[in-house]
Amino acid sequence: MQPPLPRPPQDRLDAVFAALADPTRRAILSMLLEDDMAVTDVAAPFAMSLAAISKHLGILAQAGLISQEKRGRVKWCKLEPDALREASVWMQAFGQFEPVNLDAFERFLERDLATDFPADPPPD
Amino acid sequence: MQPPLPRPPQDRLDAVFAALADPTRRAILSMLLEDDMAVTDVAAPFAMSLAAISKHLGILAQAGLISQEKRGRVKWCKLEPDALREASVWMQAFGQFEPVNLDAFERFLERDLATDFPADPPPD
DNA sequence: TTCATGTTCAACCATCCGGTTGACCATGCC
DNA sequence: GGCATGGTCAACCGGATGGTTGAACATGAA
Repeated sequence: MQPPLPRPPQDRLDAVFAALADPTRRAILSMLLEDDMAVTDVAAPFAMSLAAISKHLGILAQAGLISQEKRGRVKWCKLEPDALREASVWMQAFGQFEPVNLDAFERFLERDLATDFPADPPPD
Repeated sequence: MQPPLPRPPQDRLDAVFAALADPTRRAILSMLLEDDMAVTDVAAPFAMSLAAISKHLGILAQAGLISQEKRGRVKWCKLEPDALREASVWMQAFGQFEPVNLDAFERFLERDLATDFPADPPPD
């Protein structure tokens, strides 16, 4: 299992927000807020299969929101606040856009938009 | 007319995060940061059909991230930062990171704009 | 070795999502 | 009225998502 390849920041934002869009995954994150947990223990309170929870954890890990470390036959899951911080900062900047740091904000947006802005609509 | 929120806040978070998970929609939000826009003008820079953009705007509106008001035959779209703030508050529960400070934002920018960022947090 | 535990894999299924196209409705202008 | 413009609707399509089940793999215990 190789670590996820570095992705452009807009893809990382995609992954983080998509991961957060599911209530089960948000619940898992809140559980991990208290302590690291094994996969089976994460799954316990949910009314779905272990395999399903395993998939959810994979998605959270892919988004960088958690890390997983296998010790013995138990795989431990740990909250990784950094990815959340990025997205949180993105949102805060949006939610309270003061004139303050608009320069920096625009540089950031430029980067975020870079790939999906054609910026050159085909002439008709 | 039924005012907003027939649905629990859980679903609202679902909608907000899901809406933010798409780069086109984040791009639209950033455009609306500068000024209110008509649907056609929103669609202009994108290499996709007007109908597709219209759908994206519908999703953003459903999530409460924008509002739409029809004046004449033009439908104006306006950023609604409140929904963002709500989700932002949710996220702050997770970082023990301090409440809203743009210092964090600047640090993020520095890291994000660096030419290449570390692939993954090194395992400990 | 054998067995139980922890976790993932593979195949499958139903539904959702993002996009297209073409028809359609609404409005403003000549 | 007639027509161009602004925008949505409906049907469709391919691919992603969220769940299931059963088999398989990995490790620790007896």
